[in-house]
Amino acid sequence: MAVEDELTIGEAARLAGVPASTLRYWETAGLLKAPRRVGGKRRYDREGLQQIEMVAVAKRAGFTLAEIRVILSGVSRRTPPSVVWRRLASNKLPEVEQTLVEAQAMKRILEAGLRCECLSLEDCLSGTPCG
Amino acid sequence: MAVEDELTIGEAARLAGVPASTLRYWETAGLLKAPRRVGGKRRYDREGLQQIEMVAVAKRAGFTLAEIRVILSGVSRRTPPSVVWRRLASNKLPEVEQTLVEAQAMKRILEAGLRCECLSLEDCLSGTPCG
DNA sequence: CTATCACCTCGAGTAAGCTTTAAGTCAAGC
DNA sequence: GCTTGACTTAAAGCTTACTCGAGGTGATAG
Repeated sequence: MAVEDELTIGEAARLAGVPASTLRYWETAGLLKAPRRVGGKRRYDREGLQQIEMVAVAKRAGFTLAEIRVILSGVSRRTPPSVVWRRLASNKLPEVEQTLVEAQAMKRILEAGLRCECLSLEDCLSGTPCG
Repeated sequence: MAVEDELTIGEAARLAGVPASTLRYWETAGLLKAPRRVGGKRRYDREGLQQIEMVAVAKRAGFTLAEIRVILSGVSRRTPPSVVWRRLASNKLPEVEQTLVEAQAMKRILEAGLRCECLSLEDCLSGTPCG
């Protein structure tokens, strides 16, 4: 049984697809518990890697670090993380949908701009050929 | 004929839907020409309002202020703004589409999270009921 | 012994786009 | 003549999530 299924920060970082400096930052920001040290150096075990993965998933979901901190800290132990997650997710969803709508609007404007034949932006604004 | 179809910064700001401080900022950032002053105060005429509207449209399209500055300044007079716009728009479109894809991915993750029945995030990560 | 490499800490710097603050001016109303 | 409100300036501050640099440690290779 491998006593050393613990990874250095560099290895954990490669696994997570982020720089080691980002893992240190997440730790100082209170998103990761300080892992065991060997000679002053961080060693990440299964649990440590899982924490990293949780942060990564939450980031992919669009949560800010502040929100992730709330999810992980569990708010007073009465509410399990999954419940906190769900509560925050239902708040976050409209935000993400808003982003989606804005990006779609941007896309339409850009595509209209590509089709536009105006010689000046003033023409565009006065709504002549394109609008 | 109203000699005073010129607006104060506050009026122009309300029209544009941004704070007056933002209009001042856009001006110092080189996005708006300094308008006529009356007793030291800015007065925006039709052209000034049009400039503001151009910046607003470009922002809605997702351009950064630096890009908008390039579009409006026309780069050496050989290329009209509309051509500059078109060139930048074709660069910007993939970025916006990327944003769209990311937001859609976030949406999927959040919706999966709302349907999730796991009691802990650890369960989620180990891919048990939801995944 | 020395070089190399990955790691350590701490403080400062970065990006973008404003917002805020302090101190002052201007025009109108009473 | 005084107050009020909108305006002026320049400079500093804010936010988020890192990133960088300096100066130092620990383990390993030659």
